[in-house]
Amino acid sequence: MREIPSAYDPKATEEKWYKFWESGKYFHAQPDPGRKPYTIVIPPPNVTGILHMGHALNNTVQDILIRWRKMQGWNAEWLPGTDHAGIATQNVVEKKLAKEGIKRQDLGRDEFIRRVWKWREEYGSTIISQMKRLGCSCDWDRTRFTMDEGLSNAVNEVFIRLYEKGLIYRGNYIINWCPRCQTALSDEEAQHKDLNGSLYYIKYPVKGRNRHITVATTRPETMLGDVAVAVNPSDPRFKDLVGETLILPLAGREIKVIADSFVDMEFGTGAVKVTPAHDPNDFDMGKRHNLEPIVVMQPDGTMSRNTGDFAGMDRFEAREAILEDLKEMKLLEKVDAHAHSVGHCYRCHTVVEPYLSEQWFVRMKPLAKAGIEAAKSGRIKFHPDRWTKVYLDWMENIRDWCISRQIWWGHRIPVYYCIKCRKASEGKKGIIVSRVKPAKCPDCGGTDIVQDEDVLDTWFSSWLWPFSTFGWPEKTKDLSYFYPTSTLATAQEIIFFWVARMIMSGYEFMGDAPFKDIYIHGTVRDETGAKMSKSLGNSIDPVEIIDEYGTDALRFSLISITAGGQDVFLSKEKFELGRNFANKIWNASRFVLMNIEGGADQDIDLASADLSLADKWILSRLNRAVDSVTGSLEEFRFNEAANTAYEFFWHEFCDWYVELVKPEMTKDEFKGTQRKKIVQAILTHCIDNALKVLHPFMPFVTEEIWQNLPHEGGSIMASSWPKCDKGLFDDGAEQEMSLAIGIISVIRNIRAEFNIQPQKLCKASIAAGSGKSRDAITKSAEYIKGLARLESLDISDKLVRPKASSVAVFGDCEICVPLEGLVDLESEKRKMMLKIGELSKYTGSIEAKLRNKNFTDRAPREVVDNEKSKLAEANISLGKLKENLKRLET
RNA sequence: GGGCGAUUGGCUCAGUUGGUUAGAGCGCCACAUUCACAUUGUGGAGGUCAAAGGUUCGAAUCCUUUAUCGCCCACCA
Repeated sequence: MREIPSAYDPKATEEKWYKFWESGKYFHAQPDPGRKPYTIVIPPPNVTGILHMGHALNNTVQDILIRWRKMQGWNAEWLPGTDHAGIATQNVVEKKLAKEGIKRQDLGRDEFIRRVWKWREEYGSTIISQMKRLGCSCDWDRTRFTMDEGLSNAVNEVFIRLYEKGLIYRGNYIINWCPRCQTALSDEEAQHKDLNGSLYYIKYPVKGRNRHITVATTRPETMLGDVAVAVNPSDPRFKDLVGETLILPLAGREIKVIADSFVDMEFGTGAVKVTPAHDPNDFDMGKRHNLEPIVVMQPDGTMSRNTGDFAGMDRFEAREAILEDLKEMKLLEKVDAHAHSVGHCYRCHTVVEPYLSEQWFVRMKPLAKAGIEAAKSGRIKFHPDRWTKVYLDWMENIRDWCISRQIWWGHRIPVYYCIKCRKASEGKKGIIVSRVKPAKCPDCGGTDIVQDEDVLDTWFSSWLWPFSTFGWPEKTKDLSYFYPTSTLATAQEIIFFWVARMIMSGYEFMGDAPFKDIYIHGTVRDETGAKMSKSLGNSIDPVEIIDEYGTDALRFSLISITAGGQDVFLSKEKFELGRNFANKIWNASRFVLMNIEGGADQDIDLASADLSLADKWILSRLNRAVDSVTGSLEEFRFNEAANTAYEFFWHEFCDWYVELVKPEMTKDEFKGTQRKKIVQAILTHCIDNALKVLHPFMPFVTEEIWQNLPHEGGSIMASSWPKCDKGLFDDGAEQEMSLAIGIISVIRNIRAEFNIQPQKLCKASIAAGSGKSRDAITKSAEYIKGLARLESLDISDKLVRPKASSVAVFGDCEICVPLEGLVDLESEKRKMMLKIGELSKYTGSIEAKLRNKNFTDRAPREVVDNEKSKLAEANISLGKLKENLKRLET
């Protein structure tokens, strides 16, 4: 027999099997009308990404689903790919260029984009190779990139269709502007953080009168762009001032006091400075009162030319300078501490500026309708369900989506402008929305045509992912077969960014939801609860864990501690759980392999074979485990599934069955017997089924062992998922084994208590309280002798108690272990009394329950009957205990 | 300001529609290394399930309130 190492070595197996699967095309799926598809599209990681624990969890979940469904016979397709991640990638490449002292403007747009593509070629597959180390069974033949030609066509197509439908428009609005990235952001991309800021009270003198109005603001630097001061029309404090002229300090401009019911009289002073170019509410107010916005900031966050002495200063520098000046002029009344929430760029965490600029938007309300209906009707289902509400709240209050970005890396907006027409008129004229650059203007025939400089939000390509990746807008076979996909697995953070938008685009362009089930898993956090991220430096690198503990350990640990979409709190030690389990699987399998003599006898039919109690028991437990794991997976209860498999394998199969059959496997007297063949068949059957059930969680170790077992087919991943055979459920065997296990534990307990060395055999006698128990004990006598290390076991109806012995009661059985010279009468009594106390408390509580007429009348009969039988059982034990105590006393 | 989640043995967490004497992993204590596995085995200690009310025959589980922590959403300057 080949030597098998006594510890599982992940390094020796992982690469080997991954290559085997990949080259064997095990991950690939083709449309097959005869089979049902099970499709998952991956949440495409950023092409700049490196694998973090969030990815590890996310991809493990998907891989479990894919491998499981594939084994169940579905035509499983997991489509992978990466996202071009506009801002993030541009940032990375710009940083790299900066090291060479180059700015992107030095290169020009075309050259810069060429460099980004080059960067992508060099580094863009890092995350993909890391996902391979994770064991992901992605169909790499279908790998997509959001900037691929096909996907780019889809983006253009969608833009044009929505534009023609009137759902895309261009306009001047307040958007979130990141002065560092120098681009517009969508509302979702501005992350609000609560900051401890200040509320500044500034006096604005009233022209021609010896008084002033005090306004309160958190951003004094924007005052240079004020065009009015607004008060509530019903505010008596300011009634006489509405319509008056104020002198805007520092600027010296004259502005009016206006009345607008937006103003909250309770807040601040009740008077608000109106800065339409730098605040969304002020923008609306400005519109209502026909006030021209004044832009006082430049795209890089410095003050613009029209701010006098402050021109060129950074916005925060300008804030300080302005406050200094106001103080000097005695116009700064006071400063209050003020906690408020401030938007930050989700990519670079710079404070974003509400900023007036011309951008492209998607009108979302009409698109949201079908998606809302889908969640309400159950066409799409969130797991856990609580996310439905979060999703619906957002969808029902959806706002238009700012999709233009002032960067270079991305899908350029398919809009062209005829310079001549644009000059001639304002508005829509001269805008040509087209798949390709038009040769001439359809209106004036002019050839001076330029494309819009902006690119589209990255999410404008990812929201099409479930169908663009299968060839849309072409009507491909892939698309009609694999769409709609089955399950989406993702994190809570991108429900709005991505999930909701995919649902909307799915309905709009495919007429159906892109997936049925949405599994939202938790966020991976460190021990202190902080989200794991590279920038915080608190992340545990999955690749490091793989190197140290193995992929299977990483996967199993991660899954078993992820309950019901709760956040996962990680520390390195938690991976020991998976490592130890992988090793346990390895060694138990090693035992089986060493004892099946090259293969179980194929002629053994377990259904008709003469099975022992242990055999029946383990087959029953195995089938229950299979049933339970399958059920848990169907409900997306991954941790439950993993833990059930763990519990069965380790604490039933290894701890009991393997131990019970060891004599039959190793003793010469069983050599060549039918009995031995049966046990070999059962061991093989159990290992085979357990490996299959564990395979989605731990693909490598299960494949490695499975290949060494007698098997059909090329890979465990192409084998079929165990089917629960309910005919093998055996309540009788389970009860009998529980009794045997209980008795063994009791004897082991006594042995431990009296410090009897394992190698020393002892005697025991058991008095069975009933014929049923007696039969069970007789059947399991060899088990008890073996695992409780007994030289002899007497079974009787009545206990014959040798003088010096320890007696314990389990159920209706009395177990007596003679221990000459070791037993102390007093401590035996104490032990007995303690047990009697515990049991009496227990029986007392049941008796009280049964005495309660309300309970016996109202509770279901089975519950009452169950209580009665529990009481009867406990009373039998109690009786035996009391008898024994009495005996001790005489 | 609204919403969501969490609060269970020393630590980290399970606990499906209310019905077991509340479980696991780690840690701890004792014992064990010719035995597939010390990445192990055997035995053990340890919890009135955050608090207070309520519903119910019966509550860790459902309802209300409170406290603490965390997250998300929101245009009050």
